[in-house]
Amino acid sequence: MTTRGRPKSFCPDRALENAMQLFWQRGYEAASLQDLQAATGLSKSSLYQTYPSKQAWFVAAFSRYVAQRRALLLEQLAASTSPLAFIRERLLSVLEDDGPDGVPRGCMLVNVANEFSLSEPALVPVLQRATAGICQVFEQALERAVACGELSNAQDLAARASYLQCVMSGLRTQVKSAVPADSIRATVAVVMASLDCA
Amino acid sequence: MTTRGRPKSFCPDRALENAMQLFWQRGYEAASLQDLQAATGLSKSSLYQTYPSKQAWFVAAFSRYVAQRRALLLEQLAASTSPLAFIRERLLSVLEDDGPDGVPRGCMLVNVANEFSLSEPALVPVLQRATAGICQVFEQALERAVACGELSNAQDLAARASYLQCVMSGLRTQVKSAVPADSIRATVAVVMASLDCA
DNA sequence: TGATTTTTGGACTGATTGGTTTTGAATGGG
DNA sequence: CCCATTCAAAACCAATCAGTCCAAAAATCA
Repeated sequence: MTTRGRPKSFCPDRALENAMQLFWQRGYEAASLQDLQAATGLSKSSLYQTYPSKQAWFVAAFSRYVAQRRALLLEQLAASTSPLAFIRERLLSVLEDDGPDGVPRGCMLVNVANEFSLSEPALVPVLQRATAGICQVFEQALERAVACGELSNAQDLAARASYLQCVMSGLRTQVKSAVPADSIRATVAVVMASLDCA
Repeated sequence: MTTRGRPKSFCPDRALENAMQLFWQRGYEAASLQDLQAATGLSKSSLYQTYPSKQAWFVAAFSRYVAQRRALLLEQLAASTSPLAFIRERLLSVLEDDGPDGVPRGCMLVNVANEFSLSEPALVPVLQRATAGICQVFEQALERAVACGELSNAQDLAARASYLQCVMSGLRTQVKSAVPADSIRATVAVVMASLDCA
C-alpha cells in the first residue's frame, strides 16, 4: 500500500489557507471559481479533485478559520500579562482589520453568520460551536481577571463572556458601517468600564 | 399640462415597499430580477421604467428602510413610559425577527453593512448617516432616562448610545449564529445592568 | 376617432455561474 | 517497461444573471 503515480505537486494545506483568505475576504457567493483558482493557484481539475464542490471548499476553509482563530485567541491570552488588557486589545483590534483592498475583512464568523443567516442547515452547528468556542476564551479571560484581582465581580462570567462576544460582533459591524474610529474607541471604553460594575 | 395616455396601474410606493421587504430578507446579490418581479408584481419593463437598474431599486429600497426604521423607533420611544424599558424591549426584539421562511431577517442596516463592507462607495454615506440616526434615538432615550430619574449617570450619553447600537448589531449577529435565546436574554441583562454603573 | 402613454410578455444579448469531461503530458513506484 | 496517478489546459454544459428591445394590447384624454 505505497503511493503510486505522480505525486501531488502542491501543498493542500497551503491551498486551503489561500482559499480561506479568499472566502474570508469575499464571502461565499462573491467568490467565484475563477477567484478560487487564482487564490489557490490550482487548476479547475485539481480543485475538484481535492474537494468535490465549491461548497466543500468553503466549509473546509471555514472550519480552518474557526480553529485558527480560536487557537490564536488562546495564544494571545496566554501571552498577555493582564486579562483585561487582553480583552481591551481584542476589542480595539477591530480597527486594524483592513484587507489588501482597503476594505475591512471583519471576522469570518460574523461574515458567515450574516451571509447565511440560518438558511444553510449544514453551517448551523459549525457556527454555533464556533461562537461558543470564542465565548469560552473570553470566559477564561474573565476567570483569570478575577483570579488576579483585576475584576471584583465574579458572578455570571459566562453571561459576560457571551456579552463580550456580542460586543465584538457589533464593533465589527460598526466598522463596516463607517462608524468613526473615535466612536469605536469610546464604545470600547464603555464596555471596559461596564465589566467591573456591581 | 394634464396627464395623457394610460395611467399607472400599480402603486409605486407599494412596489417599493415590497422590493424593500425582498432586499431586507435576501440581501442584494441573492435577490434576482425574477425575485424582484415576483415581489413587486411588476413586469420587467415596468421595473426598468420605474428605476433604471437593480442597484437603483436597491438604494431606493434601502433608503426607505432607513427612514421607516428610524421613524418606528422614535414612535416606540414616544409611546413608551419608561425609556429604559424601551431600550430593553428593543434589545430583546432581536428574538422575534423571523422572516416568512423561518430565517431571521435581522436589521437591514446590519445586513447591508456586512454584505458590502465598505466596498460600495455610494452606500457608505447612507450607511453612516443611518447608523448615526439610530444612535440619536438611543441617545434621546438615555436623555429621557436621566430626566425621569431612571438613570443616574448622565455622562457620555453619546458614547453610551453608540454602545447600545453596537450591542444591538452584535445581538443580531448572535441570533444568526444560532446562539440560544437564554444566552441572548442573559446578555441583554448584562447590558441593562451596565447602563447605570458609575 | 386619433394621439399618447403605459401596460405586459416574450425574445434576445452577452457575460458569468458552478460543474463535467476530455486530452495528453508529467512523474513516480513495482 | 508498465501501470497508476496527477497534472494543466481547454472544451463543453445547462442555467442564470442583469439588461435591452420590440410588439401588441389597454387605457386615458382631446
